[in-house]
Amino acid sequence: MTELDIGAVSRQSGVRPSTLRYYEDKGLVASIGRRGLRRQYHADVLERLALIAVGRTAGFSLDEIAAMFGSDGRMRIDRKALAARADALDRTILRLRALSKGLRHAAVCPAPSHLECPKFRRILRAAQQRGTARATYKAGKSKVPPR
Amino acid sequence: MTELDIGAVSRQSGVRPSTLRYYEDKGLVASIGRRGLRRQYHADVLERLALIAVGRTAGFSLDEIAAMFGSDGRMRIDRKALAARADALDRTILRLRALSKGLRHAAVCPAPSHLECPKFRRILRAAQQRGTARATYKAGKSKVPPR
DNA sequence: GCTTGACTTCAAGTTGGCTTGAAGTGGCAA
DNA sequence: TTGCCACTTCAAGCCAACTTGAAGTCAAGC
Repeated sequence: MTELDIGAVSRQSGVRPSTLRYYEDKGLVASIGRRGLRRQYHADVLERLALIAVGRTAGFSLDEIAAMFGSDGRMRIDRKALAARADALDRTILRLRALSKGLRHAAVCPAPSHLECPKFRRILRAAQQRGTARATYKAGKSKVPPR
Repeated sequence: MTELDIGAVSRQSGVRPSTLRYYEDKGLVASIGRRGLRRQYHADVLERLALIAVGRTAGFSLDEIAAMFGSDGRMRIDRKALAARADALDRTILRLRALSKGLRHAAVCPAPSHLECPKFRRILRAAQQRGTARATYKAGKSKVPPR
């Protein structure tokens, strides 16, 4: 079975070595040994990293993701939690769509101030609805995540 | 014109006093005076807070939002930036939809491990596509926003 | 006049997810 | 066998967006 050096895993996955070590500390991935000091990984790790990335996109924290991998290393997913997360995702999507519409309108609206535009105000209110989800970006320097 | 005490603003907006002070430090909102030590606000501040909340949902950082308010206090929005953000939002939405589908499928899929399900793997790849946007939640303890 | 309670300031702490820096190690090519 | 360079460990640092804690202030009600 193909055994990968940490450097190879990093190059193939786009995940930095420091991140790989961090994930190992957290129990998200496991190395299968060392060659000298260097961690060696089973090729499966690439798939797991992809899974982790997707989980993060879905809004799961690293701890939550770690909890999804059983002690046997296979996924042991709480189907209810998945459905709940999908529901949350759908709510987020609705809000983001309203927001996207609002931004697009604001970009072309001739009103002197956006607050004076009734359409913008309506969209603003719609986007406001409870459900404190947030979309965040790595774009540029702005982090976000926020709690 | 109605003048609001910081406590009133906090209650009506759901934004904590500490956050209001923080926003004032950052130049996002302005108080119009004090009664004793207490900040007093123009009723307009509620609208501005709503705007800030929406901007955050759209993925703007506080600094970026601050830059959108001209020195006159009115919005001075970069229409190009708005359109770009709407585009980014739309891309995020597409990914989140793929993800939502994937989660829902995983929640009912009978395959012993999700990685063995071709449908799940396909969705996983779709959700993977570049564009490092993230959806984050305040749900429970998990913060996120992160960088 | 005294208490109360909601505010005030300022510095420091929190959170999650990493990255960075210093100092060390070891496989491999020359 | 010497050097290189990519790795190693460990502790500390970073980021945004707030929150918390300590110590102080003040308007209003009793």
